Amino acid sequence: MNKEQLISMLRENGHKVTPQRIAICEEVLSSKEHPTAEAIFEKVSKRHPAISFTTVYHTLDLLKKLELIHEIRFDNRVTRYDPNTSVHVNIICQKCGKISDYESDTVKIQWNHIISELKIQPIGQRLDAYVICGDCKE
Amino acid sequence: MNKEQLISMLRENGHKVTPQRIAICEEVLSSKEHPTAEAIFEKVSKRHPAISFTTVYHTLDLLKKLELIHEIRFDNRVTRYDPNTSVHVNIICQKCGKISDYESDTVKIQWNHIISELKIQPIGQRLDAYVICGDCKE
DNA sequence: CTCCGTGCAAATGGTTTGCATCTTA
DNA sequence: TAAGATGCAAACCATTTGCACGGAG
Repeated sequence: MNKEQLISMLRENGHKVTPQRIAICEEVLSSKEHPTAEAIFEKVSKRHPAISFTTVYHTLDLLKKLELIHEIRFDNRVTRYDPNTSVHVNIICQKCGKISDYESDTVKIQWNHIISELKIQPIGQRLDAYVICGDCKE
Repeated sequence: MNKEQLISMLRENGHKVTPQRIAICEEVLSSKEHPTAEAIFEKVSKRHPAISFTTVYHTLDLLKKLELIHEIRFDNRVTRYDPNTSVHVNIICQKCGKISDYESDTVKIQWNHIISELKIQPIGQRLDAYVICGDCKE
């Protein structure tokens, strides 16, 4: 996505175009390093010395809503502890946050295909599928 | 792992056996729900009302060192942002937090098998594989 | 001119640390 | 009795929120 496409997308969705916003979007959208908010802040600061973390976080929220980026972290920043290695899919409702597990031979077999292609031996995994659950669809 | 094995393992590694420690270990080692520290605290509190979060965290650290549990979270509690919104596997080092993407037709095909069995149409997904990367193994 | 965006400052909340007291071995 | 464990309170720190000012449309 180039600068013009980005600006169009923002305008179409009713968002204003500011220099900070453009700088942050360009930085994160072109990155291949899964940057942290701090890394983005550092990079963008060079051209916009007065920029704030608040704006970085607000802009990242915007990009999430436009589905241009994914946030990589666990639910509410808490750590989880895993005593078993069984493979399952977490089916997570994006509205109410309810999580149900789905475990089956198919899941294990398909996941094994993937990791054998990857040529790695993971010490754990997490498979999430995001949905809107039946209750929330109404 | 039963209670006797747990106690032996603790003693062999020079750790003392206390009621709180046993209760926390039993709780997390028997759990199938990837519990948070808070969930463990709540459960253990019922039998040990005076227990503290500090002890829960200390005991979880101990179990990590004994490699009886894995900690599931990203890089030192920071959030990372990923502009790659297509189906891919995040390969995440549990020591240094480095993340690399793996994207291939196999990944897409196997994941499609899984979600067609699930009979859901997810609005998004996340596939993580946790590893210790080459640099950190040394 | 109006509304949205920006950014300072303060709040939030999961996790960690300092330290005094208590327990295990 | 000594080394280690516990738990209160305070610190830590990435992220979020309240709010007043400023710039885009």
